[in-house]
Amino acid sequence: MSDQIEQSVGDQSAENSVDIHHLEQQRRENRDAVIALGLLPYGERADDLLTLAGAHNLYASQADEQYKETNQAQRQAKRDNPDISEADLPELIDNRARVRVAGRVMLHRDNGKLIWLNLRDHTRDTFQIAVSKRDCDEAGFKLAKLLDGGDIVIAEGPLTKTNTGEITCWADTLIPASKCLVPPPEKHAGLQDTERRYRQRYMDMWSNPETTRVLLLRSKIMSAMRRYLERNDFVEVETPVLQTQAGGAAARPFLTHMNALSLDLSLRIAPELYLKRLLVGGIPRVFEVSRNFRNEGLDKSHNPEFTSLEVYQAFGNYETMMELTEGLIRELAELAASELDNDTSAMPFGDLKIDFASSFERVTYSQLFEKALGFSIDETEKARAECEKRGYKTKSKDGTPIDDIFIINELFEEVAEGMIDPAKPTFVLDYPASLSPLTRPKQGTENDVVPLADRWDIFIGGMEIGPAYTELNDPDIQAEKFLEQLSGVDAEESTFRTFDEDFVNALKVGMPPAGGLGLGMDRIVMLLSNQRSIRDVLPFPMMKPQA
RNA sequence: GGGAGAGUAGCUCAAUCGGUAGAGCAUCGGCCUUUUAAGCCGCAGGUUCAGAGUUCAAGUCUCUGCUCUCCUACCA
Repeated sequence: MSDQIEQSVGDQSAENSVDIHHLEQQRRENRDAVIALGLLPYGERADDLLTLAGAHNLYASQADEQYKETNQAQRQAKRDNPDISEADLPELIDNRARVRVAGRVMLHRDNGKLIWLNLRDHTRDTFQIAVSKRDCDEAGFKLAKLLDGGDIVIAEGPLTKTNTGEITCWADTLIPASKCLVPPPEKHAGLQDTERRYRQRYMDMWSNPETTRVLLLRSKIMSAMRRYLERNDFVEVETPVLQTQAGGAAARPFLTHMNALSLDLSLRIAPELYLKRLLVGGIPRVFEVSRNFRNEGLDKSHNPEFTSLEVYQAFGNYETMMELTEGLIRELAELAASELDNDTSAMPFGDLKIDFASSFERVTYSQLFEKALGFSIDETEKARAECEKRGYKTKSKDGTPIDDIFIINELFEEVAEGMIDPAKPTFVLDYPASLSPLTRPKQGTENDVVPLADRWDIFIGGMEIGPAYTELNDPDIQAEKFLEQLSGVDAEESTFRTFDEDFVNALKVGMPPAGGLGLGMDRIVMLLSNQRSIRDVLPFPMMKPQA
């Protein structure tokens, strides 16, 4: 048995060595040569490293000039009198900042006895290192000769300016930190192949520093969001991702199975119903940064797993949520603007300049509908006729007419949403109640043709960023709404609509009146980082596996 | 689901009417102590996504498959 294993391993490695590309083979040889110098090609712990930007900022021209002058004077003295004693030499004053930095080799210019490296890290696209035969230790200089693009090195030395004025670390030591065995992308164009950029993000990130900048901005946005909520006394909680019923939204879930309990489970499509249970339990202000999973299509603004922020505030309502949301988004925009050197009143997003500085627009669903269609949402016959005229679906697959409210909403989504100025963040208020089963019905509209609910949606840059409600906390109405959702849908649809009995029980125990909010954080990051695709704000977007 | 486009050297890209697959960068060898995409000299590098077909001849035309991109559809 063990013989067989050895045999197969042996075969495999022989096979591999044949398959290794000559560019990788060359890099392996360079790595072996580094080992032969007595250096560790994969490095070890290094403390007190400066970032490249931090090192760059330490340059002090006065100290550099003083060093250059005194060094020049010393040389001149030696030229004037080659036999001059050390004691008689003019004093050499070197107060230049010394830096110790690490980075990936982006450019490598070998001038013979002087080698120039351009390093990159997450703080600077380029930082120059000079490795001279005279001034660097011997192993470091030999290492510099053996470097390949993409290698990671640690350099240490004083900061100086070159003749052409570039701040440079004039290395006296250089040690390896990691070998790059894979040939890097073209040094200027960077990695252009979109497929490889997403599949091998680790390559894209250092080849195209913009990718890293967006991901770092995302992190800062998420962090600022938490600070804002914590400042407002919200507490962060974590609720189940594995759920027996995927509730809180209507979407097709991903299914999985738990062996220990022989249980079919769904990955959550929203955390809503669990967060409200916490309100029942007595935590008055909660939020969760929730990775949600929806088994549906992919496009520029949809990834099967995405990040939402959900917030619930006891004794609030949907207006409370509007104030909270406007404050939050503006604060995040201010952060992004300062990072990217933009103006919050004109944040670039594609061709748009979005104004996050002014008060957000507010318009009701019915106002917007009437403005766009020329008649009221109560005129359902006109709506049906309009829908037919435009060729929208008015009947379901089995031929039965679609409910009035879906006709209205079809027109709203197709026509009225387009009326919203994408450059102005806009709250659309008071949605039809039957579209919002978890929302408290709007007082006084119960008997209207289209009863409304205390719900708004916010639109920015042509995208729906998220809804908020005055939460429905009457258990009887909630139970009714669940049943309403389950009736009149076909078998396929009903598989992803649920009646959560325990949630109704929680409401029976008593949930305080509350405002609730859900925001698509990926989309907010898109808006604030000027990325038109959700894939560009996710480190690892969903990709079909390669054949 | 539907439509359009793309896939060529390690990378970025060319290749006219179907007629010897090229360049730049990177690599390799040589020279070079202030370069900025360093420079100069020289070498090498290809299953043109995969498979089938048409043809004297296919990167190019046809078909099938794979992957990606864009548009569209679906999506509380």
